[in-house]
Parts: sequence; structure tokens; C-alpha cells
Amino acid sequence: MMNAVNSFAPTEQRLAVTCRRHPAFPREPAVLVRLVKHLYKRLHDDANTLLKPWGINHPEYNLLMMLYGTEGYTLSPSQLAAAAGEKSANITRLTDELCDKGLIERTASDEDRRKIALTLTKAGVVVIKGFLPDVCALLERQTAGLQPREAAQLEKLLKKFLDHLEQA
Amino acid sequence: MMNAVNSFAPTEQRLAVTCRRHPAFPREPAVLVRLVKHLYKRLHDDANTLLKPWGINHPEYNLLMMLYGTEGYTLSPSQLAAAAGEKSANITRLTDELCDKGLIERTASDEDRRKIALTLTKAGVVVIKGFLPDVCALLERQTAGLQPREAAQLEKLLKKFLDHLEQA
DNA sequence: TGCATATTATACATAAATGTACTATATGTT
DNA sequence: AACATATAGTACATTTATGTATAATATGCA
Repeated sequence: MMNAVNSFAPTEQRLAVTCRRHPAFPREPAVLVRLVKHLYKRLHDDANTLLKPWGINHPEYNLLMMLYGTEGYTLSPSQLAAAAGEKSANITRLTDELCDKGLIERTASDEDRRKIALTLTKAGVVVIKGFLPDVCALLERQTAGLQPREAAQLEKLLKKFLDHLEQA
Repeated sequence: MMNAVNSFAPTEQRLAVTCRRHPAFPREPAVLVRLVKHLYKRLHDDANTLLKPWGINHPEYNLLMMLYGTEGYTLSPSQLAAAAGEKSANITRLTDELCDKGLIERTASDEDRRKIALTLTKAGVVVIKGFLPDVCALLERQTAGLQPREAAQLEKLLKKFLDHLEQA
């Protein structure tokens, strides 16, 4: 008799029953999908908790960091959407909020007047530099259970998984 | 010069710039977290698209499958929340909808009157058996890029990641 | 040039997820 | 029994995310 030492055990247990009831049900793929979901939710929650005192949430953080990781601190809305993994409809709302907070600003492009440039403000950079130490510590803590070799292996497998998913 | 063959390339590129700007920024953990996010969104979208013709969405599917994977097709709301990885406030709304659709039903528990039993109806089982072939095919397709050995390795690493995350 | 088509961004309506506070019941203690 | 505390579930308000339609501009081509 096993003990549920982690939050995933009940899920896995039920997938096993499903396999018994419906033999065609592919256990391994189902487990992988659920694991990704559980992980995502947990990571998302952790990040939100950490960022709350800074007045931003996880998606906003992602946008800020994508701009911070770009030469000139500037991207178009669609580039930002791609980099942050958000849908374009979301970008409008999120960047509105970040504009209101004074962390980014919009400017129209001269070359192509359909385009808009989203740029990190000085205040935005200051805020990023403020929370970055905390974020770094969180990231280290979250992955502390994995050896460097394991982390590298995991990165490789996740990329392979994602790559295949996208061309399918 | 590398070409962006996948959706993750722009994200990774920007994380690299961030590491240059802020040397303490831990690349590997950040990449893993972003990969999980990208994967989750993609898997979530794929599932929603597939399930739409059946009149349910991904979270509802998860609830149904957790009940299907339980002896007696019955769980309490909190058990269901744990198994499906949803917050309890969400369970109320989702199970309301599933009740309205006639796929599950609520009954009060006799032993502990705080408790409610959520049970799959016959109609619920029928619907599950209806979409299950499609779901199985999707799951197979999504993980077709991974060799069995790689999938097993990925499962192991994701579990280790999640386990550590939860005790931290 | 003029027209068809594509691209970029956004508004708006809707759906999904979360936080908070509350009710009802159960459990443990004195 | 009486009370304090814990637990299960949900209602409600709010926030977050998505889908769809639209406006504006650009591009390709007859």
C-alpha cells in the first residue's frame, strides 16, 4: 500500500484505473500531460505570490522580462506575444496595465504605421532590478531538486516535446 | 546565425540577453520554467480544440476523467480538486456546469453532512466513451516525437521536479 | 493606379480562474 | 453539555484569459 507523498499521486492512481477500464488509453502520454499541468500551476502560483508585493503578476513579469532581454528594451506587440507565450488579445490588456503603471510606453513606428513599439521605461528597468534578486532566488530554489545534469536532460526532453507538438 | 525553427527560440534568445545583463540570473531554471509554460499552453489549447465538439473544455474533461478513474465513479469536491489540480473555488463552478449538462450529479453524504459526493451519471460515462478514442489519438500524436525511453525519462524528471517544488 | 489580400493591433463580449468571506457541520477539550 | 477550533463546500466579487469582429495600414499584382 503506497502513501500519497505528493500531490500527483491521486492523479496517477486514477489514470491507472482509467487504463484498466479503457485499455487503449495511453498511460505515459496522459501522465506527461498531467505532470506538465501540475507543474505549470504550481510555478505560476509561486511566481504570483513572490511578485505580488511588487504590484505585478506572473504574465506581466513575463512581458517585462522579454523587453528587458531585448536590445533597446523594445518589441512590437506581436513579438512580445510570441516571446511571452501569450495570445495577442491578452497583450493589449496586459500592456495597457503596464502603461498605466508607467513601466512601459507605446510609440508608433515611422516605417510601418501599423506597428507599435513597446519600450521599457526607466521606471520599468528600476522595478525589474528591484525584484530580480528575489526572482533569481525563487528560480534557484524551485530547481534545487535537480542536479545540473538532470536539469540539462530535462531541458532537452522538454524542447523535443515542444518542437514535435508544434509541427504536428 | 540560428534560425527560429520553433516558438521557443525568441524566448530563449531573450533569456540569454537577460543573463548577460544580469549575471546572477539563472538561465537553466528560467528556461525550464518557460518551457513548462509554453508546453502547458499548447497542450491546453490542443485539448480544448479537440473537446469543443463534445461540448466540454479541458478542465471539465479533467474532472470527468478523474471520476472515471475512480471506483464507483465518485469523489468529494476536495478530492476532485486535488486529483484534477484545480482550486476549490473552481471546482464549484465547473461541477455546477457538469451538473447542468447532466454528466455528473451531487448527493449529500450521510456519514459527514459537510461532505458532498460527486458521481458520474450514465450519460457522463457515455460521453466519456464517446470522446475517449479521439483523446487517445491526440495523446499519442502529442507524444509521438518522444521515444518510449525518452518519455519514461521525462516522466521521471518531471516528477522529481514537482516533488521538490512541493516540499520547498 | 486600383483592387484583392495580408498584417497589426485593438475593442468588446464572453468564459475561466482566483481570492475572500461565509455557512454548515464536525471534532476535540474542558 | 458547552465552547472553541477545524474542515468542507460554496457564493460572490474580481481578475485574468480567450474568441471574434473590426479598423487601419501595408503589400502584391493585374
